[in-house]
Amino acid sequence: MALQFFNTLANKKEDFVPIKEGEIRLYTCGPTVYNFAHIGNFRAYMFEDLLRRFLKYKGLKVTQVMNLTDIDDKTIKGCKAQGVSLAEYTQPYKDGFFEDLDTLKIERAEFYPEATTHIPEMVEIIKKLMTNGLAYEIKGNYYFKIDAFPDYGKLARIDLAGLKAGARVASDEYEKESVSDFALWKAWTPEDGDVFWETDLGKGRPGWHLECSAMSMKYLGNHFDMHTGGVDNKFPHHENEIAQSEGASGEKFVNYWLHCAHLIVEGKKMSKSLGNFYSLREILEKDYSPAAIRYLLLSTQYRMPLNFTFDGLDAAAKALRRYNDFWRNLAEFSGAGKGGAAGEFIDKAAAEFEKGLDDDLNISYALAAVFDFIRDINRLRSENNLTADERDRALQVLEKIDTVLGFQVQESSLDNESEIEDLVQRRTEAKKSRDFATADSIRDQLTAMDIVLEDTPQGVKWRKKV
RNA sequence: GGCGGCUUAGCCAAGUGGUAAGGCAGGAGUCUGCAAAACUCCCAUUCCCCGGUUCGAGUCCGGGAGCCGCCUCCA
Repeated sequence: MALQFFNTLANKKEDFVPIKEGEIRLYTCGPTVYNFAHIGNFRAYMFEDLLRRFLKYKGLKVTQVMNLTDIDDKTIKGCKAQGVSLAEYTQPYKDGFFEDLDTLKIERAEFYPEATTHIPEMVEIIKKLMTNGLAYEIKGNYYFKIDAFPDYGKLARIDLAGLKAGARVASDEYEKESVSDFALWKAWTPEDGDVFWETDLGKGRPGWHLECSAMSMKYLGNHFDMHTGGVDNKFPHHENEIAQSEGASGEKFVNYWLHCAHLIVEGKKMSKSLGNFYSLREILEKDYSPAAIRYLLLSTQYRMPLNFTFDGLDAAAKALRRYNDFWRNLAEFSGAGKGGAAGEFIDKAAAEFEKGLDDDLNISYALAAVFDFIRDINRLRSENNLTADERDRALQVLEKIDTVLGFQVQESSLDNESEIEDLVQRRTEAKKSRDFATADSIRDQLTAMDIVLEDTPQGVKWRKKV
């Protein structure tokens, strides 16, 4: 089956055809660095990670851009409150964002442009819009003239007439020609303090939406393949981006728009007042593993609302353990028996995994294929019907699948390894002399150290509890 | 109020009009000194509710309920 995505622009699933064969240019909306990102944000970044990894799995060369919004109302407010410069205020959150990406094993994009270092590019777009009759200036503020852009509303399917009829018109709106027009550039006001740029447009700062147009076109060209973000960005943010970009360049902006649904927590909307608003850091402090968080955020198809629960995290950790135990047990299996049955399961796993993700990243289907594979191969292993060659082929498929999932948990080396080895050895000796009381007490001791033992035909194995 | 999305077992979650994937939890076995891991079997006559279309509906249509999102500076 061909790779398909649900394109918001078309409002249906479409075959994915890249502009340039074998390559994809992708823009993913990034964080506003006024705080540490919360798990709802990471739902979106995780979806984009799955997208990126699967596109690479399919053999496409990916060029991904993710913006860092380091100038907006929230960052200005934040730096003023702390009495520091804008750059000083945002830097810890930029650093924190990249730390969090690493924690969740989210692959790095090719470019992370910052809004504050792309002001000239934004100014250029406004100048072009002025030239094209799509923007106007009032008292140093520049606005996009929506009436002059007939395509406005094509992404979000917004009926402008209806909007205007029902629009809440604030008292200060007299300044704009139309209430629907949005700001491209905001003239400096005293509230902005020392946050401003002196440009050909005057002294001020860019509006909400402009950075994404400027930075995407700079790194990906006027017309590129795909743009993603949360559903909340569909309107007005992405709609405005289209208007600005196409209005300035005269070319189609983006072919495929993908929007991921929101995350809810314990069945409720995540909000500070409900006390269920979590940053990634807060969840890690509760001793949940990054891998479990990754699994949970990844395991629901991106267009479905995701219910993030702590029970779900526990279940995710167990599913992940099964996945990793399978991998380790298979790698350690010496290969035995007739063989011959595994090939079918291996081929099926690879095909079904890809089939699921080809269908608009249906991760649930893909994961079902993976767990079917685990059970099928485990059965052959327990029946001694798996040759060394078949084992190696199964491992290869698993490795390929894990380039997309990123579920493999690397066992970190322990500093008390020799102590553990010593205890394991003493237990083995106690077992040999059938002194099970001693053997069991040593096992209890190891359990208390978070070490799990497995007695196998190949001898005793131990591992750190995940 | 307008527009859009969602509602499937105890929990999470797939599902192309043809008879309910997968994970977690739970129950019974096999293996084991006992465990652990693994394997086998069981675990939704039923898919929010009410109508309709159809030989056949979780899937299509109409109505209703609940939850979630968006509705343009600013709040």
